[in-house]
Amino acid sequence: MARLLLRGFDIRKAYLDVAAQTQLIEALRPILKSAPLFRPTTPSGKEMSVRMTSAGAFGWVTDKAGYRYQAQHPKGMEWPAIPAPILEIWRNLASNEHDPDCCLINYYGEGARMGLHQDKDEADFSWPVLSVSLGDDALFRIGNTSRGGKTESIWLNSGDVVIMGGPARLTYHGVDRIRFGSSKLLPKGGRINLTLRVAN
DNA sequence: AAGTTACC
DNA sequence: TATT
Repeated sequence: MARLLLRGFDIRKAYLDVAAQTQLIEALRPILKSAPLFRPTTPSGKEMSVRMTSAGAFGWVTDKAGYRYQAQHPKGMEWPAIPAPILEIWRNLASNEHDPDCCLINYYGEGARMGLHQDKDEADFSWPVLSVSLGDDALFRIGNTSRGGKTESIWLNSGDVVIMGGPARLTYHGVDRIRFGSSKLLPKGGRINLTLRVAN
């Protein structure tokens, strides 16, 4: 598997071909129908520009009460199961022993961004976070395990799989910009980012 | 504080 | 690893 060295952190990277990307989009269609995208509000009361939903036993949510994983969509229903082709990516690239219990689905429309943050709402940081990029190019930024200091940016393209484990697991990271319309994978444009995690 | 802005 |  390819390796990226960013800010001194060793990050694994793989690529899904266009047929695999298309299969994932097809698998996501019923998920998005039964668990619609919503726009979360942070505890500080600000709306995020990214829209999101989840699949799996747990989904990540935020609202005025805080950040957490919970078993229900904000509208009250259970999250749909993680589709088999998505689980297969985890089993092939992250672990064949322990499946993820959360697939966070983030949709970046035109102008959507995500500020630098750590993924730290999970119970056990020894499992990696696996990210799949689908659709438009995204300028991904990574910093350090604490705020401040230099950062480094790379463009992520459709089909890219990035696995952040080990020392990279708790690095600050975010998305500064989407090159809206740069990919034809999603007819209406934008980027879907899947993040697979062991949340609980 | 997964908001903003942006490496200074 | 947290009533941030």
